Amino acid sequence: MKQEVEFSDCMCLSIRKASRNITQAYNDEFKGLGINITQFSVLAILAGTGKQTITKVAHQLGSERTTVTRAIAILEKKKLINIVLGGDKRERLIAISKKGTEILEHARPRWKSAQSKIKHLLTNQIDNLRSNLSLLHHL
Amino acid sequence: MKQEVEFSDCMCLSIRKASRNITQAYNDEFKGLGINITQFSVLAILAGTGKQTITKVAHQLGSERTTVTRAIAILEKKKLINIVLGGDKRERLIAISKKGTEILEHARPRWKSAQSKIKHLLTNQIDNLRSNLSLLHHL
DNA sequence: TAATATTATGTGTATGCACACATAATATTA
DNA sequence: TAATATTATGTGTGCATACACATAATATTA
Repeated sequence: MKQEVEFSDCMCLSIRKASRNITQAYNDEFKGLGINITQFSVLAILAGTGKQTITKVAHQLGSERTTVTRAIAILEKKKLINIVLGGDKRERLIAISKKGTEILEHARPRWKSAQSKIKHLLTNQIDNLRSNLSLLHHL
Repeated sequence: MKQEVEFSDCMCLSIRKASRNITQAYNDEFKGLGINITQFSVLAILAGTGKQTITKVAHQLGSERTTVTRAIAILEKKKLINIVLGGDKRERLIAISKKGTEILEHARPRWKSAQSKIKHLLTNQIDNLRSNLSLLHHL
């Protein structure tokens, strides 16, 4: 009699689903702004650090470099960043543009709102944990 | 003096990064098998439930329907599923194939291994929580 | 300095994901 | 039954992600 493995609690599926849902929650907040959470995060980093290479932006985001390369291309098409060559001819230095800065400022409170909602949800989860822990007095 | 908003703890970036990392951990386990965690999850559902429509598979996965449609196309190309038409001519009924079943069986222990590793990590996180809670005696 | 290694970047390919549209089949209703 | 609504599906588009390759520029080393 074969022991069936149980997939219904696959951690990978769970986190990927959560990731999709949370991403959508943030992007819903950004509706009408012209950027999404991915673009927002790049702009926010550039605003905080000044011009940087793609590789360094990728490191700060914890993202794959080539993913950031493609995100940069989108931001460039939208005129939200400027790209200049540095002394090192291999590098392309990325900086947030005037337009990018304006959109970023409009986006900040939206981000804050999405962030608060998610954190509130997590607080509820902590409450659930506390609630569950309280059940342990039966043991 | 403007109040700066803090992005470094963006919940969306955090979970997306975690999602990428965990997905890679599972896919690393699947290396050489010829399928990834996405394909595995579809096969596992089909094996558990028998032939089903794409829409129902999508519901069970909590995934967008058209995402599953494209995943099905990949599985079909790999000959891991069979597709038949039902009485309802709109439907396409998807079933795991012989080859799909074989690969799935090889994949099960790999999935179990990845799952255990992640759960172990989470256990460590619980331990950290307990450890942090113990610090509260200072209050 | 010449040879070699490293670094920064881009591109091709495959896949994942969301959303807007489109279509055919079936079900419901007037 | 004819008109309308719903259902199941596919496709186009844009973007996210990973990885293999390729290239040019710079740094290191023999």
